[in-house]
Amino acid sequence: MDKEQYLQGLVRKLETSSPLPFEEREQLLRLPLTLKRFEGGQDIVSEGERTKQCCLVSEGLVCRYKIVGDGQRQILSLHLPGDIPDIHSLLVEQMDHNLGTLTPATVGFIPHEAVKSLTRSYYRIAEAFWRETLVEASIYREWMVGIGRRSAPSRIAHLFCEFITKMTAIGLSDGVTCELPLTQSEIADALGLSTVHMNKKLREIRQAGLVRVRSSRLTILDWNGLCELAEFDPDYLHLRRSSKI
Amino acid sequence: MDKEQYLQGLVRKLETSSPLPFEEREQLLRLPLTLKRFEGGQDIVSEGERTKQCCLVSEGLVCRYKIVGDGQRQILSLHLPGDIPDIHSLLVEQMDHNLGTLTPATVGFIPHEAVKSLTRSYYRIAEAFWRETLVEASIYREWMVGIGRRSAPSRIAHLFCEFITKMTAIGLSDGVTCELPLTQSEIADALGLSTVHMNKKLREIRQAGLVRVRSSRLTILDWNGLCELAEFDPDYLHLRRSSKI
DNA sequence: CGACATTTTGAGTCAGCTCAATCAGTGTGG
DNA sequence: CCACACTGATTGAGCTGACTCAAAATGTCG
Repeated sequence: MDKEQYLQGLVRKLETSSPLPFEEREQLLRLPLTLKRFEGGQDIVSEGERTKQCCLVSEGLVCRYKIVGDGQRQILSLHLPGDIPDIHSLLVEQMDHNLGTLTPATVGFIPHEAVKSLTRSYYRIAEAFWRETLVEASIYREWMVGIGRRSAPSRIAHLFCEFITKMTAIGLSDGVTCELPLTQSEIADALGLSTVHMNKKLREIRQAGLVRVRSSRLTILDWNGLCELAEFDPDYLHLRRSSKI
Repeated sequence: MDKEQYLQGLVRKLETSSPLPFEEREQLLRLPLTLKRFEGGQDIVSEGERTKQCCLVSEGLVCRYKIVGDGQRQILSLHLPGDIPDIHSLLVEQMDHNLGTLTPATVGFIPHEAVKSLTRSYYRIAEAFWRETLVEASIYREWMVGIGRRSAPSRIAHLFCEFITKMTAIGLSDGVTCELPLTQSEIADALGLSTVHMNKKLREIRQAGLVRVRSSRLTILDWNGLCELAEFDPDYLHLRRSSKI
């Protein structure tokens, strides 16, 4: 409904590094946005597609994923409101992965020309979008380290730390508790684990008194302990200093 | 020595998607470049640093990596001549990982202002650099899928497929054989495996007649078999069509 | 109250790990 | 030319973290 509000989320994100001039912010807020509602578990864009628009997550939780030959899924990233997870489609012809919803979600579609016209007219806007994609790459690197070199409990803790930090940064958490609308299967697919193993290790983390996870809600009981287990250092998220918990 | 030749490699890469106008290409070829020679196994830039220049790999093999708490290393990407692996330092203040050489290497340093001045003056150059970082992100995603969801033999095969494809794209391989100046330890660190297991599975791949690996040289004996084992589909590299093997 | 998705638990298996040698290649100094 | 040192590759012997399969328990929601 309130398109400008959704674009505000985008602008806030783009201004993480430095504020934009009034005119450029206004131009962004005036981007054409076609809202569409999705169920949970639906694909927004599929591997192989060539799109002419990009999508702004407005409400809900969205993820990238790939399916390998034997049917296993790897979730590659999570996207919260304010993200444009397929901004890369501006410059790279073809989707090499899928983009889907994890919860019911509202997604706003913005034509490529509209964005391209802004990035070509205002280098600050181009740099802000570019920077966002660089931060995303930085998150990929951190996930790769986790999947490649950390134990299951450490990975789980790391996901919790990252998730609540990002939720806090966009005002959807107080830093202690937040919605966590992910099934254990989905978390496992993001961490490169099996669901069963994920469940067992999560129980240990719970029993160690680090977090409470109940009916789609995550509550941090021992932030320091969780960070230590996760080896979590939020630098890789490249947030504004004040956004850290 | 031949700075312009090194910059040619960069230009060729930037023109993967579409050729640049004469003037813009000339500007790129005139970028100031300070060459520096490194031994193998040296750090070029370290985690936490804030740099005022970015580095163009000119000769040799360079990698990104992180070290986790217990001392294990995860190699995050490999960079061949023509790459600017820390172009992100233009827009993201702080290095969140290390950049180091795997072989003796020549690296050219370019001041940030010089690059920024070009990207701000010519949107095509900005988009070409941006696109390169997007392709890199795409490679991260593919590696993440491998580490998270593929077996050790499949991951090893995938690395071979990717490496020779990239070497071929820059003219350092005929598509059948190329230098592979990586120790088994280093390959293991890139794939999230232990050195010992890597060695054993590599032997199986060799014995299956898929590749020959001897004294820093990789030779493909059965490209189709290797691709099948790896589930390798070069789309994620977003190369020019003609560059594919 | 069902019907369905999700979580939890147990049991057994296995891919990948660690530890510990050994072997091979390369370079160095005498 | 040989002894020695060093790095990297290879092999064997357990060990274990994570996996699969199967079933039961618990939520969730129309």
